[in-house]
Amino acid sequence: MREVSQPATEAIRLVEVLRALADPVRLDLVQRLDRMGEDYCNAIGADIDVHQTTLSHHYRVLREAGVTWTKVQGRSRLVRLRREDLDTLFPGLLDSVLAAQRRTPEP
Amino acid sequence: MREVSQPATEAIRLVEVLRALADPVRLDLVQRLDRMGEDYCNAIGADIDVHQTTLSHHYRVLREAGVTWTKVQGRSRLVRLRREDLDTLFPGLLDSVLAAQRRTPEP
DNA sequence: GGAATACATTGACGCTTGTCCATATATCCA
DNA sequence: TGGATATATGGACAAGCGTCAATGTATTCC
Repeated sequence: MREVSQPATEAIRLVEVLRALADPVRLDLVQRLDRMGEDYCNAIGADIDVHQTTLSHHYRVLREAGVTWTKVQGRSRLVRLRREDLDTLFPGLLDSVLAAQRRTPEP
Repeated sequence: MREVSQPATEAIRLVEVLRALADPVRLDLVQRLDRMGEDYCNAIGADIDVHQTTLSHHYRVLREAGVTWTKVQGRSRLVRLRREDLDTLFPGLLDSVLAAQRRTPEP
């Protein structure tokens, strides 16, 4: 697969973004992406205790909801948060979620 | 049923709140609750096109996630957003969600 | 007391989700 | 070319969700 399907900015829906964020593993991934900036799937989810294919599934959910942007780079995928798009469409949402999660870490 | 089960402030989890918000009907209800303040279930969801029992289910999800507070008043339920709790635990989250939804209304 | 009101609960349904396993695809490297 | 690397896809499964219909429960009013 050479191209990855990710929604245009105008096609990003609030409900889908919330649904994408409403999962502990994906919330964790988003937190890591925020801290690490653009990075490879492999590096980001290295020590998360789920199967590789499950992580791949979660990456897809985040991407298709418009939370992340994925660029194919050789045999890897560079993933980053769509900060600009999200901040434009839903100002303060991502920041408040990230801050909230930092303040109340999951067990 | 005389008492309604709703989580203590410390028991409110971000993931559960996000999950509760990640549904168009519930997002609509939250928006209405924000505009109308405390009100009866009946008044809030009057013109939403779902069955009464379905609305009741959505009210439960919101309540159990800690998004709303319900007080039994006679044969009615007074429902309101747990603004103070949510703003303390997750500053800016509710406001950004409400603002985002106002800016990008669902069809 | 009995009817009406305002919700909640239960059960059923079709659909979606998170997870894993096995396998596939694409790229890089020796 | 052929193996190793990085990630995706498809299938399977149990669990959960949103919805409705029927019924239950608690309260108010006549």
